[in-house]
Amino acid sequence: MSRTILHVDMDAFYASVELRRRPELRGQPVVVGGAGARGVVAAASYEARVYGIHSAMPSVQAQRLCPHAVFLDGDHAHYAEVSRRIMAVFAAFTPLVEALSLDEAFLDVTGAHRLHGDGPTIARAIRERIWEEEGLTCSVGVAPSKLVAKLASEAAKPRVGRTGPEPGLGVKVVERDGVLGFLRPLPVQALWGVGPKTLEKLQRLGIDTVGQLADLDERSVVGALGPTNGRHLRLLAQGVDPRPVVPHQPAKSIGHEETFPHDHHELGTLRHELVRLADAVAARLRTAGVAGRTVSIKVRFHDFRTITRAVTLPAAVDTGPDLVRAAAGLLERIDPTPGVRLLGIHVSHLSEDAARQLSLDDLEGPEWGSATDAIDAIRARYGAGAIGPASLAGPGGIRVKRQGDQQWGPSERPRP
DNA sequence: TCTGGGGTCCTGACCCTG
DNA sequence: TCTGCAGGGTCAGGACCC
Repeated sequence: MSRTILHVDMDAFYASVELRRRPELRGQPVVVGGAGARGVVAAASYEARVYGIHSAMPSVQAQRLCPHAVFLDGDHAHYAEVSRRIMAVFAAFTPLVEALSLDEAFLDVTGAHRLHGDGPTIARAIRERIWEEEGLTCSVGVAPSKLVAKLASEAAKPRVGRTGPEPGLGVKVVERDGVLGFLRPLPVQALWGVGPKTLEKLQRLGIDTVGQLADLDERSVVGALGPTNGRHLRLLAQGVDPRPVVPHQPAKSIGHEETFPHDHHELGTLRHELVRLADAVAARLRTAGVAGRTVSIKVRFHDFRTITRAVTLPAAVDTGPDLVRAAAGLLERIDPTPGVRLLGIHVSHLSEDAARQLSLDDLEGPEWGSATDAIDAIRARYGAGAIGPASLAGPGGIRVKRQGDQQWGPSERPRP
């Protein structure tokens, strides 16, 4: 039996949410993201896209392309709240909702036809409700698989023409017998999993379109891309994508990383930043009710060379001091003198039942377990900055990393 | 010219064990 | 005891996604 998959993608989500809050900016080029010298664009309104601005572009480049654009700091917490309401709209049509990010999701509506109508009917109903309840537009792809639904929603999106933004279809339907006709002419980089490097390898084989990849013999694809990726991409190109819509997938890793407004050259200052990041990661682990065994750090140097170092502990941990102990040992192996622009800490090998009971701190004594409970309770009541590691205390209070902080680069400008 | 932050998945090297 | 091999775990790096 054929499945009906919807891919719903909000149009210029962050920028559209800001325009709804500030209607006086409608019609103007609006860019949301990190405004600092090391910031990037998170979203651009269609008016800004006319100037060639797109997401992930360095903010300074965007400013050069369109000096009169309105640049806004992102408000991640607010976007998350709007996203929660939008996901609730999806859930009213089917329990099978797989959120990919704040602004897009797959819905399997195969079992919802009797109650809500066929795929295109549900797609139109969802667009209508999101417009009525949130004042936001989205584009929807309807197809028998995730890949084709995603590509169809892309085809339904508004476009930027010579004269300015042009509305899109809103809903694009690809029936089962139309899948190959839809896929084959598309550029091969349209496939999920084909980025710049894979594109280069495929182009060396003379492959430019999805159809050419579908027709290529398996040996050549596997030779160029390896057995796993090669076979997977060739099957996608042939329209074979049985991946199910999976709601509520548990996280496999939790981490924080931060680009500094100016490079750090000393281990001492990096250790200080590490405490702050570890404290934030530990709080998120406890909120999620998980602990992790593998702690890794990520260091990006001045020249953008990036290294990772990891250690796997005998027991899972979820407290700041435990994470700092493990990560500080890794940090000692780094020579920061060339200049470090980014530091990150990540925890993986997560497990639920290991949380708290096996914490190293608990092995040394029970005090830390109750102390972290107290810290979490104080933060829940008075805010993230109310309490934190003593080493983070300064004249302006305790500098902690909060969940929902602006995350598109430092807003501060680098020191001259 | 300048390249964020949240992730997932894959590959290859290396080590250990049976 | 030595060697080869397979399999699993760990670590580091790379590619990709939004």
